[in-house]
Amino acid sequence: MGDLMNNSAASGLTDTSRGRIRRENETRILEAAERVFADTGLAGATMAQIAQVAGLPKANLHYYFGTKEQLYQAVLTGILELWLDATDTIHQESDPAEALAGYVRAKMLHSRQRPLASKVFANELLSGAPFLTHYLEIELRQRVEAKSRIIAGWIADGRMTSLDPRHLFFMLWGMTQTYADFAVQIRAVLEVETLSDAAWDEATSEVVDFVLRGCGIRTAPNQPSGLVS
Amino acid sequence: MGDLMNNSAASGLTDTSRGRIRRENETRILEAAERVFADTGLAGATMAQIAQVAGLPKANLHYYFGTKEQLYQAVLTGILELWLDATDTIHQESDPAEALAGYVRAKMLHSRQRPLASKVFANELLSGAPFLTHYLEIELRQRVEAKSRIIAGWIADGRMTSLDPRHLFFMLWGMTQTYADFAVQIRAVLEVETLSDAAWDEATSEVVDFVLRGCGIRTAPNQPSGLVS
DNA sequence: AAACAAATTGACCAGTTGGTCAACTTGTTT
DNA sequence: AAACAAGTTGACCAACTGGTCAATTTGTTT
Repeated sequence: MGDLMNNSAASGLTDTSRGRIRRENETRILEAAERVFADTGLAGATMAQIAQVAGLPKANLHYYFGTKEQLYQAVLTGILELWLDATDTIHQESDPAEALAGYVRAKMLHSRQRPLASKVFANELLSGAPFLTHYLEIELRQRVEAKSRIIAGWIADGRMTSLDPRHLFFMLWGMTQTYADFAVQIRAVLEVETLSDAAWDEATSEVVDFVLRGCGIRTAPNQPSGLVS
Repeated sequence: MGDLMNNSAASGLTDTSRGRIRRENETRILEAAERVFADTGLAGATMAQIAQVAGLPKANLHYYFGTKEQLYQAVLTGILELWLDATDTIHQESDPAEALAGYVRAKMLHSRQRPLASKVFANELLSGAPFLTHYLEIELRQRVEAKSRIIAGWIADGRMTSLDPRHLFFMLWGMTQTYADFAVQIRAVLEVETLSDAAWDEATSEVVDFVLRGCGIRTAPNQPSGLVS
């Protein structure tokens, strides 16, 4: 219980602590950078501001990440890994209703838990995605193509309405990311300071239901959207 | 034909030319500013860049608009007028299908014709909307509330599926603005340099159909989405 | 504890930023 | 054409920008 998770006690050198400082500072800086980039984008962010949020001297950021662009690149890369996982609820064998509902729920959970990541991504797209050309034109495109074929299969089998799967993805992204990127707008309309857990569940099921109807799928499988404190 | 639109010929002073230079330069600067703000937001934009796009010396911008913030404010105000008009297809008396389809078409037309306006707005929301508090909390909120009551009426009358109208608006905004704000992403997935007229019509009817199904409305009224050159 | 690597940071720099201003040109009015 | 207002703009400035660096401290290895 009381021991401080210091493993390999007798071995002499603590393998855990190798580069510990570096790892801690890097994540600390990355978090601060994500917050600042989320609000103002690459061009608008300043190293001084990131340093202040991170609680470190500015020179320290340059020591770990070189230039502002490299720090930005690092933040973006972390986000892309997160992003590419989301489509993995959509498989050939799965039930369309469950697969699509699962996808929407995963996307809404991202908007809820990693809104800053979503905002950084949005800022990058708004400025023409100069750092994401490869991601957009290769990785994302292929992923969408693959998943679109699966959905096209479902349509051919008469399991959902006929539609262009690519546009379905555009709409899903728009609907779900709006809850992160444009949260101010949503909070203003709903007249709340922050979205409560209940409000997030409400929003999620509104989107899930709307999407399933939009896809011409009859019944939604019931599934609470997680995150119980 | 050949005359240079100089009306009130005999009257001596040309009423048309009063402040003509000012008006021309202001719109010229506003257009340049919109483009630059769209890509990088307020913080990322520089007056020098705007001046270059406008093809005017920097000091000239300050002569007409004072500070960068005031220029930004002016750009935003112009956009808000555009924005607030869109909901006007939704009336008590109108057919839900036509009203909602019309709303979506209007929004898609905005994304198509004024993508820069949409991007400026998106950037402002991403940075926390410091210049839009009044708009969001008063004007937009009331407008949404009013229109939501109408939609709630349609639901009560059994003319469409039961849903929260406010979330419907969030989804509609997300779906339609994605085609302007994240156009790079869409172009990358569709593998096109620019969206053709046909592609825009395709996208529009995909969204319209999806929305009507999502709202539980049976048939869509057929209406070509305009813009024939 | 000696030797070395890793990390810290104040001070500094050249380039850029938003903004000013005074001298000047152009347009308008009478 | 005289008088005045409106518009133009190069030169300038203080504040800030991303980035560097050398001196120093801290951590690690033997």
